[in-house]
Amino acid sequence: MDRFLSHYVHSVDSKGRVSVPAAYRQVLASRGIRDLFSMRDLYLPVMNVGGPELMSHFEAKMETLDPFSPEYQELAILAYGDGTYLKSDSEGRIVINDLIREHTGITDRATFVGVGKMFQLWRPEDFEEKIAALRERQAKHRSAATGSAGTTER
Amino acid sequence: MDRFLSHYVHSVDSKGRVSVPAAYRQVLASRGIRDLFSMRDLYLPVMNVGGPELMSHFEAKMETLDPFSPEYQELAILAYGDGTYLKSDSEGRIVINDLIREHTGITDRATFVGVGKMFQLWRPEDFEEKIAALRERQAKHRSAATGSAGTTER
DNA sequence: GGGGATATCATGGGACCCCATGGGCGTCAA
DNA sequence: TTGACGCCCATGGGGTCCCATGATATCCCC
Repeated sequence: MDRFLSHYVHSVDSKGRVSVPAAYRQVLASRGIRDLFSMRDLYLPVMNVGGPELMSHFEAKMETLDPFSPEYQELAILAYGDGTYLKSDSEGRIVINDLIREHTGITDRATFVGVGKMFQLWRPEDFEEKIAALRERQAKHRSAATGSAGTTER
Repeated sequence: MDRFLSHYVHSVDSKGRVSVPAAYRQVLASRGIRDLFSMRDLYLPVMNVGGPELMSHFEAKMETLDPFSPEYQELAILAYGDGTYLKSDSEGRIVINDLIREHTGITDRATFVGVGKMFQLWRPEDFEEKIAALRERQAKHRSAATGSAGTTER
């Protein structure tokens, strides 16, 4: 169990602090991640959070691109110019700074969403909406593929 | 005997705990599953429960995609972000959390339904209804085919 | 084969620990 | 000085562990 799974809604206090879910802290420990690194998502009003290897993830992608292409520039800005370290306090809390607040719209509650090697920070309402939309689309895809509706399958 | 079979109705206590049927616990042991993971069914108000391989369906599809594409990200959210861990206590009980309660409508009793490689959690009334509907449909099919009336049973 | 001893299982309750959350205080820099 | 930030302590509730109980199934010995 070394992957970020499941999701949690935690509240942001008046100082902007949020507890990182205990389950995630265990994953961080088992992966030897001490410094959290976060960057804005390319498509969604969401922060991607993980260890410093998040950057190498981007670097690997960048190596496949022309250094003078717009995509490369974009990625470079996102990876280097936009990322921030998130120091966690002695209780394992991080602070929702202005950049996160602005990009995600998070105010007094934040949803932590595990996506395997990293996790994300969502505005709770946005996440619920997204999940509902994704589930609906998946259901349509699958019933379209099998021709069967909601009967017992598998 | 490494498949989940049959169904059991167990009661949920005031703390939200339910005993996982002993037969299922044996299957879990023989499959080497320690951490239970549950996902909402796409069509029914039912939880699908199994080991981490529940996600393999999504992971297989993800491997064919560019990790930077929106499609990949959406699948990751569905596979990892939706659903929850079910920690089981020392007696082999799991806790019906709010997400399960909300999706299934389970209150004080839960039906465990074996479906081979995983099992499901149903609201007992829903399951009985489902079974009745299936049996009725079968009976119709049969009488239509053979011309004989009445429900054929063992 | 019958009946008592024993093991397994579902379920309940109590105690305790951890976690999420809030508040206070000192430090450092603008 | 003031606000941002790091560190400490406090607290309540939820979750986990341990023990208990009754019911049922299994086994064993006479």
